Amino acid sequence: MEEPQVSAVEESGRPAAARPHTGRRRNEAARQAVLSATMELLRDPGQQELTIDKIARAAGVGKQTVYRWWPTKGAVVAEAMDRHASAVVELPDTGSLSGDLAEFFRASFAALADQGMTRLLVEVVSGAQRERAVAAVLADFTARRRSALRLLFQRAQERGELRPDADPSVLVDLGYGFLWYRLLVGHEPLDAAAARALAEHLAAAARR
Amino acid sequence: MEEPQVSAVEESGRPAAARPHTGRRRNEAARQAVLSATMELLRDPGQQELTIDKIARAAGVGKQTVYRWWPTKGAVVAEAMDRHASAVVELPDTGSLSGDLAEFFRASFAALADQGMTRLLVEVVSGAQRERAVAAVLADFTARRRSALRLLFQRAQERGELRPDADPSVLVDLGYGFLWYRLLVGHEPLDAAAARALAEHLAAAARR
DNA sequence: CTTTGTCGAGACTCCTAGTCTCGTCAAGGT
DNA sequence: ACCTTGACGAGACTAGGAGTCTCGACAAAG
Repeated sequence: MEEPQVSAVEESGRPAAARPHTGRRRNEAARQAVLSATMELLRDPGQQELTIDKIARAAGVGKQTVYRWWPTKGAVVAEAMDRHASAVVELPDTGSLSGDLAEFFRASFAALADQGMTRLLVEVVSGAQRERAVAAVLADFTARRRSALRLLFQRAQERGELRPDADPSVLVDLGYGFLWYRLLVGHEPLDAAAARALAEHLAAAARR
Repeated sequence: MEEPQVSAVEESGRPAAARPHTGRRRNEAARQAVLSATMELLRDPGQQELTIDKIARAAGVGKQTVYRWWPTKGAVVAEAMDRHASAVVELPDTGSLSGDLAEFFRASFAALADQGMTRLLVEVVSGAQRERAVAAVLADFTARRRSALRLLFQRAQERGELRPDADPSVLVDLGYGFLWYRLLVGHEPLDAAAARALAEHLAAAARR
């Protein structure tokens, strides 16, 4: 046994092992190739089923190399999502709550639309039901997204824009709930108009 | 080949075949047993993976009997969800929007809490990604739920309680979005307090 | 130049989805 | 009564994916 206990969330370096680590080092390029290939396969509408074999093949990597660093397929997908989402947060600051919300959701919807994020989300949510590790990544990921959005409400609160009994946690869940629900059910588009409507209704719910 | 094209949604009777149908008839008890066993296995936290074999075993039914009437596992789960959800809708009418909403979500949350509806929902959403038939059931199911909730907003609209630019479709998706998001992510409980908070914020978003 | 541990490749086991076949049984029709 | 049709439970069977194991090659350090 080596120490494949790579936290799927935080993997800055070797886990500070007792022994100084001898032997060949981990190939970082292979790691990146796996994560990129996973995203690519998820994006490709021609691919119906995501398998470890396909990921390894597409990444030009042996299957064992995948399993050496990730315990299950769910862990690979979870880390791919985590890496992908960490890239594009960017909080707006327009000076008004409804302006901030409109811009925040416009950007969020745009990022979601161009990729096949639905399949990724479903894969992770589904994996979280079975694997504790995937559930942890999902919890961490969503918590970071929520706290970003919550910041917009807190700023508005400090400006005195909110009703005193408005609850930022509820407002945040309303916003992301709307996003997830439309993404997963797919009955209505997540376009710029939807972002604007969402922002207005959310601002109305918060307004004093 | 027979005609196993049983619409998973609507299966009132035999499909009005050209031939008057000879031979032994479908065993309705077996059908009900399959759906009930599916719900039961989904509910049981001891069961981790739902398989057709387990369903058939638990229902006291041959595996082929399942496949004779449902094309895939997803179809079975989807129909189980559909049947289960059709049971408990019950629209409140308290005379005020916030009262109606509070009661609606209180009842909805309570129904969700007692069963393991999360696993069921995840299973269906996940199946909908792969199978058109499952997607159809999910779309139909969610559409019926939305139109029930939309009715509450429409009544309020007729009473003049809504802002003129409030959009019932957006409000409905905010409500169910909140529910789905908390159910799937599980970071906050879906209890009576949450129902009350949701109702108040939603009413505030709609109010003139 | 030896040790340690990663690499790609692929064979292997285990399990589940879905198919097929069997002997049996129920609902007609004649 | 008897025959045909098709559903029934049981279980063998195939196809394919998850995850494990082993191989020879190779890279990093002492």
